[in-house]
Amino acid sequence: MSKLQVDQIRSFNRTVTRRIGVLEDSYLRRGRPLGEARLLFEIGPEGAGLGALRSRLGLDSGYLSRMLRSLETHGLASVDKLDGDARSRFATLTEKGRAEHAAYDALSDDLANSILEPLSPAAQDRLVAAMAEVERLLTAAAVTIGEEDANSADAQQCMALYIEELATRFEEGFDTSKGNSVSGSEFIRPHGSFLIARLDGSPAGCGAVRMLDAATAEIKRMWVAPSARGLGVAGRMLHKLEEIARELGAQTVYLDTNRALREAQSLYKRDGYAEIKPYNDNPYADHWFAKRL
Amino acid sequence: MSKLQVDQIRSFNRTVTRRIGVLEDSYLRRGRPLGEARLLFEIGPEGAGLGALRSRLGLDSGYLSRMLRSLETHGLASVDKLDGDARSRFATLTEKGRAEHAAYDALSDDLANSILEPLSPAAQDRLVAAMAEVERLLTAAAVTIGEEDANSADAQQCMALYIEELATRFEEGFDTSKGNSVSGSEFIRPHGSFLIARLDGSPAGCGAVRMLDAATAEIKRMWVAPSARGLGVAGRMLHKLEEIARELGAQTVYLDTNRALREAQSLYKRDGYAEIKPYNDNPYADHWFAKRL
DNA sequence: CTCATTACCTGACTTTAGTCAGGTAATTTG
DNA sequence: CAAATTACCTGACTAAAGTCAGGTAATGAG
Repeated sequence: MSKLQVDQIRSFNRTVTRRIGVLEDSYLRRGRPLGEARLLFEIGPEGAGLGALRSRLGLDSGYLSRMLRSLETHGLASVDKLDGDARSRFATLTEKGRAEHAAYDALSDDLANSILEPLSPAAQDRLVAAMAEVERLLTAAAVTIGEEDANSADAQQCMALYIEELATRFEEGFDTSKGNSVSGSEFIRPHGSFLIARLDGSPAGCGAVRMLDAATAEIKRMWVAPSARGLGVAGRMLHKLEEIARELGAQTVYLDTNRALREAQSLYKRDGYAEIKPYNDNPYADHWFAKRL
Repeated sequence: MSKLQVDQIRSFNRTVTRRIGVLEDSYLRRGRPLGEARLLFEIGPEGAGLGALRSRLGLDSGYLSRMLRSLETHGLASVDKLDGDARSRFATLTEKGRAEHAAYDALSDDLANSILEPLSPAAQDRLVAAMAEVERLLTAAAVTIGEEDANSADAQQCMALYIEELATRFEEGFDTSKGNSVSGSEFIRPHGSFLIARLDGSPAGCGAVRMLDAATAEIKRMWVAPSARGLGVAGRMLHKLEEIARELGAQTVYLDTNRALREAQSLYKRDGYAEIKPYNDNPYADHWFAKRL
């Protein structure tokens, strides 16, 4: 992280927030307070629950309530009871509200066009490609990976999704009872550890280590949610797991994998793992790897 | 401008304003209203005139006055008479204010680091490169080119800078009286036209056309400010001038150039101009070009 | 069935941001 | 030198944004 890199990022922040921010402001107000405009946009044609709106926009409950009332009195939205829980309420746009939403949508398009329009087609392509790259990498940078309790609800959810994926991807299917599954307590220090990757708070992947003997660790349950793939999450996860293995006293790390998981195999090889003879009798394993730390 | 491009830009705007905006907010407030924080930052260690602050931050005179008073009462800044014009005043940071500024500066660096830190070195390089590209192209997109009065102060200023540049770049120097200079009135419709490129309001380049005869136009005075080079401004300028020439009835466009202006020559060639025999006796011209519209 | 919790609402605030109509002193212009 | 202009200040506003301390009805836990 050189001074030059940091300066480039700071300069980018200034330029982009200035150029885009100013445009957004002028394009997206439509004579309405920005808060209400955002709320209208966030409700969207499909409607949204109040709780979801509150958390997405980071609003105080009272503030949201008042803004919704304002949208209602302007005939733009209606708030009704949600079937199921009579406490929860659900906001929907009226006909007029949907028209406003469509207008905002069109303005957003205009805004994007106003950025592209002055550029030559080649420059347009370059801008769009660079934007995609920035977006992808900013998202990647927003992924956090931390040690968490292997028995937490989020951990269980990740594991369930992981198993579901194995079941669809393994040619032979996947039966939980047959895999040499390991209980959550094996992934708690000092026996092991469990990592969860999160993007904006929601789980986006997991990974676990446990000690096989005093000098050997095994990595298991490495999984990245489809929405977070291509961001280098698996690589970071693997490094963190190795670091923990080292802390726990391991000098060597083992892991096994199924032949269907090709991207996993190439990750392991890239990271310095070498294929070894089977070190277990996992019926779903086709390849076994080891790496000296 | 395909739907896909527009969608990518909208998605970029959302992601960047969310990720960067939220970070900036939390990093850069330091328990102070954002307006005051920005003002403090904008005054900077060197201080700044109130007029400059007003225009840079787009503030109402009364509002700025009050915010400065607030900074003063918190012991962060002081406002003194500027020597020269006793009406103008100049804001400076106190010791304490400079410390705050340094803290903001450090936080800005932290923010940038917090974005880079989770990424691998290779990804860091890609992010920084993509950010530079986005910034460059967004700046390019913000350049406007429009017809203006060739006798306006800004036009004269551009021309003066243009001539200054010729004087330093031509091996033989440049003497205004010898060049077949053309008065501003030649660049007024229906004889011709004058374009000024602007970035955030300030002139960043110019270009002119005039009719040599009923079917032939000549392009002159093409110049782009050093700060706006590499953004494709010259190309856009050239196209606009050709468009105007067409409107004025031209079927052919002529132009001449000095051998020292190599980037201009390559632009003309790229744009379809072919070298021709001298069509004038401009002592500074080494190459003459023509293009059929 | 009781009590705590949840999901939302209401009223009463405060702070921030921003505008507008004058005012004063210094300076420039004709 | 008078009149206009400039550079800033002051007071009196408004609107938007956000916070806080209670409420109420529905729901869930023991």
